[in-house]
Amino acid sequence: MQTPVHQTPALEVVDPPKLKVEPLEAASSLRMLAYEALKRAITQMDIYGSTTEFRLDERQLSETLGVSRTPIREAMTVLEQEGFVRSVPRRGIFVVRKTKREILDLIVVWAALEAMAARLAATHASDSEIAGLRRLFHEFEAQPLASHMNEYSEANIAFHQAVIRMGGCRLIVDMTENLFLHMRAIRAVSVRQENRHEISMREHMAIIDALETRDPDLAERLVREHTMGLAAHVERHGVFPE
Amino acid sequence: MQTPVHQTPALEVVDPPKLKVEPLEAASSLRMLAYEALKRAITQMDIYGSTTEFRLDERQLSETLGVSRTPIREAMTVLEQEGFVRSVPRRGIFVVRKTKREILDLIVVWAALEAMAARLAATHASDSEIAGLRRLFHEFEAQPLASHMNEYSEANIAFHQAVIRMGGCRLIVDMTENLFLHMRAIRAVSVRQENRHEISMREHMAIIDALETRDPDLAERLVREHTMGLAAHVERHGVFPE
DNA sequence: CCGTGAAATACTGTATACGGTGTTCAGAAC
DNA sequence: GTTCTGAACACCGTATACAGTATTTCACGG
Repeated sequence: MQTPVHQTPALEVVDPPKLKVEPLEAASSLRMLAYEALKRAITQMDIYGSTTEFRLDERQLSETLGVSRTPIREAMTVLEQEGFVRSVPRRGIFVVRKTKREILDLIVVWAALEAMAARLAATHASDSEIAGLRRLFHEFEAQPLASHMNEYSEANIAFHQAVIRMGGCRLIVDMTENLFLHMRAIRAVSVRQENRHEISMREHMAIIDALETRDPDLAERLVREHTMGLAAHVERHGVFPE
Repeated sequence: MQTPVHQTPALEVVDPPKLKVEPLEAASSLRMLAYEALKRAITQMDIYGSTTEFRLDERQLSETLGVSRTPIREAMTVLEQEGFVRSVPRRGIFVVRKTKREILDLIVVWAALEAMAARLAATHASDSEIAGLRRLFHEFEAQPLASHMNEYSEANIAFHQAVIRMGGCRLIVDMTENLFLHMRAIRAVSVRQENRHEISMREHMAIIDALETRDPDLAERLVREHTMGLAAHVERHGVFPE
């Protein structure tokens, strides 16, 4: 702005000075801070470990976090919208424990969205992205078995999120983010079956193959069947309260 | 409660007096009232008709609705979560105008979820439900042409919502509800193509046929291609700001 | 006449106070 | 001993007040 205009010829395209200003607007409001803190706390706690209901007290939380009830309430509103807590008029705010039916619904939606993402990825993703997915897969194989034994392990979720990102549909990425957060919460009660992990890895490999051969129909079908297989597994063996 | 317990033999099952109390708890809180009022107002207004930005003033709204800012703010928080408004720190709250990219994403998610619902419906829906869908379809045909000319008409949306409900997945029903609300908003700028309506109706018929023959793969594919066809249509002919 | 700077205004985010209702505990009666 | 009723307490929803910051406008200088 200090530079006079006439010193810059109109037709000469110059690179801007690259000031590299920080975004700096991260985590501005207390409401956002409270939201993140509460979400972290909720997703980390083992909800399905016990049967006692977890009640959240606004006043207590406001004292613990050092803010007033207002940001807490606004954060709670968002968390309720996202399905993590449920506010009962005069009883308090409870951390929701999904029923078996609701968990199956979550998995079905997950299957639908990821199947579509896989279809899109098969046609739109770059070769390097698909190569990256294969690399990611091999990193999992190298990890100790215990860390990716079940469907809700970080490694497994990372694979699926990578597929979803490759679809290039931002809305699908955003929508599945909270879905996986719910999935993580129920990993504690997930049932392990000896050969399931092995089958899962083979199916992942097949999905990568389908993406590499640019076969949208096959990629979609494999992803859908893979995830719906998990739904069937939970349906049969999953043990959930209620 | 007035009746002594010993007058009712334990093994005798008697019909309760049927007091038929009203639910009465509907829309209790001002926050819910404000939410519904604002959502109605936003979805009804023609956002894409003009290019001027719609700003919502908390104070003005609180005076108009006769409540304080608090319920307004809480309602706004939910509406922002649902993607209807966007709150810019010091500028105000604006009604969001989706970009072409975002609208395409909405349609893709719609396609993914309804395709899955159709798959589920093909195996789980009852014969009478499918028959009801066909009846619904014929009611549309009987209506004047103008009322169901484009993809965002009430009649068309009702058809798709019926298919989604038949899937039996509650989460899909809930998630697509807001999706269609966004769809309604952009019907004003939807492009009409002479033969498109005719093609659309034929495709609807084919979907019903697939459900009747209990063919999940076909039903899913037809629904997906039908909706993705709309996406391609919008991609080519849609005119949206930005 | 245009640009810059400062001040005022206005709006948002946060805190706090208050009212109403639900819940729970205690006491009394059966 | 059990159950019902009433009162007290506690918590949620709403209103309102306050502070901080951004934006806009006006004035002054170049």
